[in-house]
Amino acid sequence: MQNVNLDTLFELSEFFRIFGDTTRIRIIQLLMEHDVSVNDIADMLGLEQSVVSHQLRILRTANLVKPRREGRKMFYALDDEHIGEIFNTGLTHILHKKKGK
Amino acid sequence: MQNVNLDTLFELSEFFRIFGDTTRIRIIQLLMEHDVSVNDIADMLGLEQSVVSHQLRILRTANLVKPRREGRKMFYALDDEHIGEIFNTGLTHILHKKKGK
DNA sequence: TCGATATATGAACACATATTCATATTTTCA
DNA sequence: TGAAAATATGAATATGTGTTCATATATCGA
Repeated sequence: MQNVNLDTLFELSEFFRIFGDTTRIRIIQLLMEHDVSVNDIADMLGLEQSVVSHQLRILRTANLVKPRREGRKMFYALDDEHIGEIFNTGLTHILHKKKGK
Repeated sequence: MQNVNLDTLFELSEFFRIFGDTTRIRIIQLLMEHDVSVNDIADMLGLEQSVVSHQLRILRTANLVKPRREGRKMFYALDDEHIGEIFNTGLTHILHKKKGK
């Protein structure tokens, strides 16, 4: 097994916590396709711009997404391939469970 | 991409939320090795029995663990291999990030 | 520079949730 | 059956967190 101390387990739970919100997981799924600007995220998900900005800050702080300025727009993208990979691993589990019923 | 509607995304976030707590992730890690009884979990993690029972209920309700009675002891085990897989995928990400610093 | 557009931020509020403490429930064994 | 051991549960409390609303900041074009 890999080296896991209490500190690492805490970070791990913090990391998973970020995925544990509907708004954030919807944003993550959207960004799996391609970069999207803040207002476009809000429009596509039917959310207020403020909600999106607040959640993007949480995602940014956790290094799950990274911003890129283009004129007065801000485009957000997933930070690395791991994010989508974890999303898909979880999704596979969910769909597998659903099938089982 | 796989079929994902709003409902599935909600379930997915709920699923990840379970991993998003230090106590629960510690229990999960413990159960990755082998089944453990409630009091043993409490002892090994230095937690109160009540805390462990409460969190086990959450894990049980979310189908992440399953109980097995043996005498007056209850042994808990991970529900399927996916749980450990997701744990490891997340852990790999964390350790990778740490290395990068 | 001024107005418009795009995004970020702060405070307030409502709600969810983890822990604690006390106690109930279940099972075993004498 | 009654006591002890193992686990579960409920209420209370404190803390965390997502959304809302208002407003600040930043950038571009006229």
